[in-house]
Amino acid sequence: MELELSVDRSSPVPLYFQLSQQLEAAIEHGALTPGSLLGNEIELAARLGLSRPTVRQAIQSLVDKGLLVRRRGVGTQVVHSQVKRPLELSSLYDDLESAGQRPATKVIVNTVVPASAEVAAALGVAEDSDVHRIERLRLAHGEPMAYLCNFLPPALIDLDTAQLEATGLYRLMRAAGITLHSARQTIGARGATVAEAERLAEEEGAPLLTMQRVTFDDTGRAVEYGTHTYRPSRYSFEFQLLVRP
Amino acid sequence: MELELSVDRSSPVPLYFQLSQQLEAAIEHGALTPGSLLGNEIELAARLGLSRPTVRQAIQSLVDKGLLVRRRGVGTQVVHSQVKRPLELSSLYDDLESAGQRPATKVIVNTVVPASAEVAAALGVAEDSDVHRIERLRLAHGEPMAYLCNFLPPALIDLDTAQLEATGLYRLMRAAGITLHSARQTIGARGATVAEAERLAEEEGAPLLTMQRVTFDDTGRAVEYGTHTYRPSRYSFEFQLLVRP
DNA sequence: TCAATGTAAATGTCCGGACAATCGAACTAC
DNA sequence: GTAGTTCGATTGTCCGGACATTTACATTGA
Repeated sequence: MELELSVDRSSPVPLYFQLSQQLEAAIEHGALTPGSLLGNEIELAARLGLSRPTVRQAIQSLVDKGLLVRRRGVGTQVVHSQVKRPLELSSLYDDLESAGQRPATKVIVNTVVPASAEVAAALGVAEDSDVHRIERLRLAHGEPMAYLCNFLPPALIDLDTAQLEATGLYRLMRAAGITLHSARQTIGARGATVAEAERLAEEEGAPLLTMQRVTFDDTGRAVEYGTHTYRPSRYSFEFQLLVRP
Repeated sequence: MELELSVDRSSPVPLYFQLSQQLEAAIEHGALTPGSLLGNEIELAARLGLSRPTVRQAIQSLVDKGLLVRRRGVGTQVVHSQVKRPLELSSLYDDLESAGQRPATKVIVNTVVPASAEVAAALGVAEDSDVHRIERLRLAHGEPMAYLCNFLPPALIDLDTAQLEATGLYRLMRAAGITLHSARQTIGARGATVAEAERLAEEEGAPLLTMQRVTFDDTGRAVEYGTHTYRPSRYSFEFQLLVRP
């Protein structure tokens, strides 16, 4: 079961990255079976004409992804699958699209308003200063699935209603050159108010899943504050966690 | 603003780890202010009498934690705070305890039952084979907060009722030498059934927050399957996410 | 038979160096 | 004045080697 590995030194893609991609692909389609040893690093480096640090860097990136486990004195093993995709800062739009649901978005509100105390605190701007306010209804298969209310600091990005209906907010922000770094989320539940019930085609008091999120870019600026409500019959949060060693 | 850094070569603690801990501490109590440059790696290595790879390893671990950001051609900056603790595979017990809530646990059921189809699929064992079943009521300030129903494969750990009431399940598993690796979680919401309402002192149909989780050790074995229900007025999921670059 | 010891194998840590790629700012040319 | 260019600074990638630490397994001893 000799694994076919090779690197292209003329490629601009880093060698360790080439190797980690090939290993990940081999794990993905079963060429490397769960539980099997990867072979020692020194011999692997020699076989590929690479140095050991480079091979280690490739392996380490897969360990960080949870695909491999290192055991000193034993070797590096392929994790017994189950790991699919660790939790990432995901957009509902992308999630639905990759699930093949062909999401639709209806922009209800797209305007500029003075920041309330709550919004000002979340975004770190002065109270009553101007912020963007967006309200969107997200549908899948023609059925309402979530109501998304977002606030953005001014002068960050141009928010075109047509673009908002064609794609997700995160994709627009990334396209505008904003480097998303981290987010603080709170997931809870509560009964629907009359207004919420009407927007989501539920009964008053029906259980709703709620999520609040503040997203920061890599300079630490808050770039988005969102309050979302989901119909629990149509959506739940699913994710994989890795234990940090 | 010369930062005081030093390493102890006689210590068994790895040098890169000593350095990363000192840097983290400096960030924590403000000796390194957000947005400030860390100083270039080469000079830092020279000042500490370390090699550049060692310094890079220390910095990288903090980048992975979201505390630092590297910019090629610019330098390494301290992230403008906001990052407190990224999401980890946490136990409700530990969460409550670190929040100073002095959690209490009442074990309702602690027995061995044949695995249902659902439990067997989650744990990867044969249907009708023996599995542990635990049901616990978790209270804070004397008020019910969550109802926890867990299943564990047999012969994995001895489940003493007294221990279960004194600490959390994860802590017991770690103490038993089980290396937790990853978990697959689903968070949703639904209306309380009559039985759930009674257990949690809520009304029938009241919104409940639900979480299902399968936890795996580093060999890929499923070591726990849990179905939890939370009172949304008493508990919500709060966590910080990092964008994987 | 069982426990202690020794040995080989593998990853963990660390070094010192080299060159490439990128960013920002100063500088130059128009 | 503005746009393009050069240049210094800094991180990114990669090398080859050295020794330490841990683990599993075989060997030895009681």
